[in-house]
Amino acid sequence: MTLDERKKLILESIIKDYVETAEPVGSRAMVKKHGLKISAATVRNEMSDLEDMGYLEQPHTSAGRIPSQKGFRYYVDCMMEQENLDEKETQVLLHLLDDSFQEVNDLVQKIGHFLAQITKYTSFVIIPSVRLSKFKYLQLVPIEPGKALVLLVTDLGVVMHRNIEVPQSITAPEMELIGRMFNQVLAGKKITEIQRSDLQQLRDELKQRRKVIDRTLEAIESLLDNSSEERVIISGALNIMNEPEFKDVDKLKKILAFLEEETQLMGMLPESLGDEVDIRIGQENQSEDFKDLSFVFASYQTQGEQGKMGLMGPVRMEYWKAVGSLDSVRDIIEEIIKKRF
Amino acid sequence: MTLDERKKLILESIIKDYVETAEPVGSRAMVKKHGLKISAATVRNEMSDLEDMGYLEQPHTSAGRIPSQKGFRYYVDCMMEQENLDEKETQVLLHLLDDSFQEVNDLVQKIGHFLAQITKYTSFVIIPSVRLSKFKYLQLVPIEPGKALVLLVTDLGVVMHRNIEVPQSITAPEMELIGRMFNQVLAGKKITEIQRSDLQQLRDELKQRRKVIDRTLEAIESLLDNSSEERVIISGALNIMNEPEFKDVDKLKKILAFLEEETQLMGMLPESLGDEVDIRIGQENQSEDFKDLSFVFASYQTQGEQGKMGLMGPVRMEYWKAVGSLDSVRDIIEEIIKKRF
DNA sequence: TGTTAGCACTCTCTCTTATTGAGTGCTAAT
DNA sequence: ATTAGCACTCAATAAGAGAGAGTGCTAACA
Repeated sequence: MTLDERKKLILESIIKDYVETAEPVGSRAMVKKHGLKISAATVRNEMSDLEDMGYLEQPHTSAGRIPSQKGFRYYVDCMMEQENLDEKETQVLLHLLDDSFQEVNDLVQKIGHFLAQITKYTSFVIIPSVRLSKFKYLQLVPIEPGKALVLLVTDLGVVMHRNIEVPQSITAPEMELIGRMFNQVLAGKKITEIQRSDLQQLRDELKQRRKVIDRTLEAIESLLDNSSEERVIISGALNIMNEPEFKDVDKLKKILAFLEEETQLMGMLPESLGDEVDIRIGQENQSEDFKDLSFVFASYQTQGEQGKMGLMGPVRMEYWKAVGSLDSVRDIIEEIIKKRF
Repeated sequence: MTLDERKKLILESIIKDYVETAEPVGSRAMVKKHGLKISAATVRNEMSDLEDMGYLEQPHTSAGRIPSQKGFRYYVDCMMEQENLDEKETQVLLHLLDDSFQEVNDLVQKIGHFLAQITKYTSFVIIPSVRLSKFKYLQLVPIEPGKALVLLVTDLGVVMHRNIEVPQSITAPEMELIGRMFNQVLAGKKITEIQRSDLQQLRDELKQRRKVIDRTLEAIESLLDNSSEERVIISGALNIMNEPEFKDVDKLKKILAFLEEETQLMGMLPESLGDEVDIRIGQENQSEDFKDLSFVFASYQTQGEQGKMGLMGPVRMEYWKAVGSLDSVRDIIEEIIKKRF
């Protein structure tokens, strides 16, 4: 279904106005505001057509029109021109990321913050699971007699550690040796790929230090368990409070509670994303609770694995800005990761 | 100023009712509900007296009475019996903490969560600054040629790390040596106590490896800077949304924004706390923004240093429960820390 | 045949005006 | 000192009366 130029123009005007003001748009006001060359009556006729086609709706008989979710969908699919970060915004982001950051997590945190700030929506950035990154380095660090620290570093600079107990008798050089063995067997493997057989091999080679090995293996497993779920970092959750459609505390509570439960958010992520952004408008989200929220998802690549990020806002969202920001940020983030790791 | 028994009884009844319902309490309703042996008219007279004394106030002429902030203060100071955790709650907490946790931070996180859940208020727990804990162990871990990790462990099990760049030429044994030197000089010192002279001594002893030393020192400093501010962990921020006095989105926004700014919260903590809890009712907080919030603060001791925790709720707060919970939790937390570290 | 002006009609929003009911304060009786 | 009785107050709710923005329809127009 395609619309003629004038209908498109009118739909676009209504969307822009409504996104800005959150109020139904009337024919007269619209003609005035946009300085259109046609009369209000004509606009009314066109509006009526658009309503019949399902792209507009009326809150009540004598109100102006607002875009329906189908209207937004049409706009997004067929008419929208995305609005990337401008020069200044890009500078701000680059400057923000210029400071030394230690690992991917810091980077992601900052990006999330930036996205929320620039769009005024709620942002979330998902850090790819460490399971998918590569094992880089392991060391056993003796802390005090009977205690040691398992230190695990991945290729993206993520450092994980965990305390273990070891026999009092074991010496520092022995521990070092054990660490070295681990490194030989595991170096460069994807963390998901570490197999029982590898671990078994280790056990065999280091029979005489079984206890330390076992503890270390347990520690590694526990580290992976703890961080195997992808972590999501949410920023700007309070931004939704500025949207007039969420002046109601109960609605708000539902949304904020949803954001607090990371698992819920993870659950509604798109399985996999290409280069395209994925836009979910209102009811296109399964859940009843999100029927007046929209989401825009995008992905970024790190060392071959996929991270995700997104923005959440009202249905009355500046999709062009959201999509453009995500797109620009994706480019920047990928470049930086390539350069740094 | 002391009140006679009957006035106390009436004040208490009003407080209990008002805390429960958030509605002004009328004389008749009160007599009925509590099965008092005196008539509504008598209660009215007493109420009138209490109002003259400033312990009660009337939202408007023909409404019931609500306790004034002074009334709450009197109750808290002179009449309140704190309500500690009961058997079951204690069990829940102990069970929660039974699982292995790696360091103080995990412990604190869980405690915060528990406090928020049990009281239905917003909790915050402050982790004592690492500056105050003791240096336990440092190691330089070679990660790959030209890169190393500075690993710093404190006596409370907090592990901090940071990447540094090192000359390609340096060997693992050399690094180990450097680490050992650091340990000798710094071992057991409080982190605040590490003096320039100590660091200078190190520089002298290890002249030939100046670059590594310098980088390591920078890393240590940066670690300390990053974690020298006491960290605060906030739980149950959304609980305030259940209080009828915060049905207004703008009020809510102010409070949530306040909670997001950790520094602001830190700024209003009491300087030092004895064993007593510190209660701040409404306007007793300096800021205008908190005039309808109450805070209850308490401290806990870790290895000689003081951590703090607290609860935030409406002025209409169950102070007895808040104080009791904090008191009980303090005992439990201190015992566990003593046992573990 | 598409566009426009004119006009009656609709519906929300806001501002007033009752009405109700919980609660008080005062007075007089116990 | 306590209590019953009663007039009075005031918020909260409901009901009614414009006002205003916007529509849909009809008839005139290019």
